[in-house]
Amino acid sequence: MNSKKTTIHDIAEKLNITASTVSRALNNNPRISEATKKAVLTMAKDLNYQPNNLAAALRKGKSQLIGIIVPRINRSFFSAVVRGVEEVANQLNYRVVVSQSLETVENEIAVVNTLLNARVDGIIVSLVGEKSTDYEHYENVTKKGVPLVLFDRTTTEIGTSQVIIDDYLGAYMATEHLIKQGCTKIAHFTHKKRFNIYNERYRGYVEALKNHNIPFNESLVCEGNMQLEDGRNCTKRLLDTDNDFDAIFSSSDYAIMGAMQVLKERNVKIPEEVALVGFSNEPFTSFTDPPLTSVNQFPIEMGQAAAELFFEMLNSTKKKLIPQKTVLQPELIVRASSLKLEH
Amino acid sequence: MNSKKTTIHDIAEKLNITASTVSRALNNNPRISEATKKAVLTMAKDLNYQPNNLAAALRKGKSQLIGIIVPRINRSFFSAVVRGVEEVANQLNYRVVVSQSLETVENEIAVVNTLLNARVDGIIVSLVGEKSTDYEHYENVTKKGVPLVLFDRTTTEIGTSQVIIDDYLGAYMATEHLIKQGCTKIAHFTHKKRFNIYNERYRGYVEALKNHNIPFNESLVCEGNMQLEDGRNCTKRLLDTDNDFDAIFSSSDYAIMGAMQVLKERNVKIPEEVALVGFSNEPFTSFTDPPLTSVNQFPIEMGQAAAELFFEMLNSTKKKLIPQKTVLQPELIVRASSLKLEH
DNA sequence: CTGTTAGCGCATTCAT
DNA sequence: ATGAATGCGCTAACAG
Repeated sequence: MNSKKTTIHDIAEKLNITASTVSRALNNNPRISEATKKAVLTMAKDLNYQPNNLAAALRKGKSQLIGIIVPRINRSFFSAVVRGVEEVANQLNYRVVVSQSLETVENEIAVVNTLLNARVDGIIVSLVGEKSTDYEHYENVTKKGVPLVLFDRTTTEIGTSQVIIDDYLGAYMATEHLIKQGCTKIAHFTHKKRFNIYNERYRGYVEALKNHNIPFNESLVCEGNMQLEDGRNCTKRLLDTDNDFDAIFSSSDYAIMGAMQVLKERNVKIPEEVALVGFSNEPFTSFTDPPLTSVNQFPIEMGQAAAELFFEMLNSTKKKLIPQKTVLQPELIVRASSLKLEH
Repeated sequence: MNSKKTTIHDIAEKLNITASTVSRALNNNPRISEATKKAVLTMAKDLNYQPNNLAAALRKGKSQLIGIIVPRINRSFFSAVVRGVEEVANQLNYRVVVSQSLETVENEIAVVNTLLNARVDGIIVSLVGEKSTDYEHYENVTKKGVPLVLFDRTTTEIGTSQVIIDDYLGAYMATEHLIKQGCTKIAHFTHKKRFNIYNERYRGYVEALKNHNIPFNESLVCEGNMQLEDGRNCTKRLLDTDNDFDAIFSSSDYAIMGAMQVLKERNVKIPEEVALVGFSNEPFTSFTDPPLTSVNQFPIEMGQAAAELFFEMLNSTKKKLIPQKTVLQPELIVRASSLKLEH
């Protein structure tokens, strides 16, 4: 019926008060009498009043919106991080808008711009690029004083707060676990792009070997894009070049899934002949046969931590806050794919 | 440095023209000379101008934003639909904001309100409730003239456009496939909430049995929430009540995954003793052992179709457009979990 | 092709 | 405890 949008002025008119009073009442300003507050609220409901956040945001210069950018939202890890951010944000009456960079820097640049145009109050992002030149658009963000928080795929080249898990430790635990299962020829799948997280996992792998006096064999390391197909290719290469190996620690669950497929196709027994460990604890890892051992990155907690860092930055008075770094502890989830010994 | 935000007025001042001209130039208005356009563009870049969409949206009364609401974003099906919507929307210079209802009507109501407050130009949603009273908040949406499009979990109780796959057909194909594999005692897992899609799948299952002269056995139908655990419980019940069954068609991939787990635990051979078919073609279905047969719902196409319906509504002059309905054809993806016969 | 004017809906300073 | 006045940044009549 009343298709005309009702504004605070309409409410004011009906009540013979001014729009300012209505505005204050709706915002629960303590200087407004309970009586008028109640009157305003009922009238607002009667007129089917819908607040216009755009107007408020324009006026206040803040939108109560946090933009979050992830490579892709259909990764369980990333959608769980989003949930973590939302939990904290919603509590504080902030909303979250999610964007995908779809693994390209170009998309990321476009998305950052969209968020900036939308006047989000801050941006939380897992980076898509690994080179210095891939970060230039974030200078624009920090320069504008928009709080920026990085998570998971981070860099120190942007001087801002970040939250990560201890990837080194996760990889170390994973590798050590394989060693304790009796594996001595452990292959490693890593990303060909040198993201910090993959470097750290690589480092953890190498260190664990070293600390257990197991020789590092470069030909057992395979680089790829960490997709299923990369895992397949790496595994085939290992098998076809008759490199001797009795385990694979992959920095990605998808790649280790590819390994499992190829090993099964070639009738290699898992874990007896080759034990497998992945990284991220994607839900499907518990659906495979045998179920896959993996490293839990605590994505919800990571999202919460990122949100908390964001609000710290937001509420900090000083322009230049010292960048904080939250480091979460990973957890090795042991499943049958790596269990050669019964306990 | 120049922390002060630059506006079109700043650009205008520097160039000794007016803000309107700048606005027109930035919007590529044909009535502006190429010379001034170029001048404005360079000056904008020089001053690091960032357009304020909030202001434009407030002024124009439209935000170039589409809100999409899904039960949960970490379902591959839903995130793929989002991608489909984005593809069409971005083409037309619209952005998409994603919200999760997390399976509760209360959340959905809150989220709808948030989107309305944010003045999205339309809402695309997969419903979370199945009762009439669960839809009341959408009257608010349609009444305000905000285009609304439903997908997947839809209802005819809200008079608006929708896009679905032919769930009846998908279920029919799945069931018929099992019959052709020689199965005659086919169990069915369905949702205890009577969403239209589950009703249709149930109908397809029953019709396929009937058309092949296979008696319908009510005790082989099990209701639940369509999660993994529900599939486990249903399967245990079937086994423990020694109902004779040689196949399960589940309206959910997660539930059929639960079935697979229990059957394996009890050493029931898949597909020889019990053949399995799921619904949705979630990526993990190809990771299981044996891989799961499932029904492809073409989520990207569904998202695209939903976006197209939205833009039709948006561009329609008449207030009351006749609700459209797009029905996509499903596809049965046959994998080893249901293949008793070699071809 | 460009300028003038006005206002989208709201929050806020300064009054009273 | 409330009102009056102003402007956030932008676009869109209307005018010329």
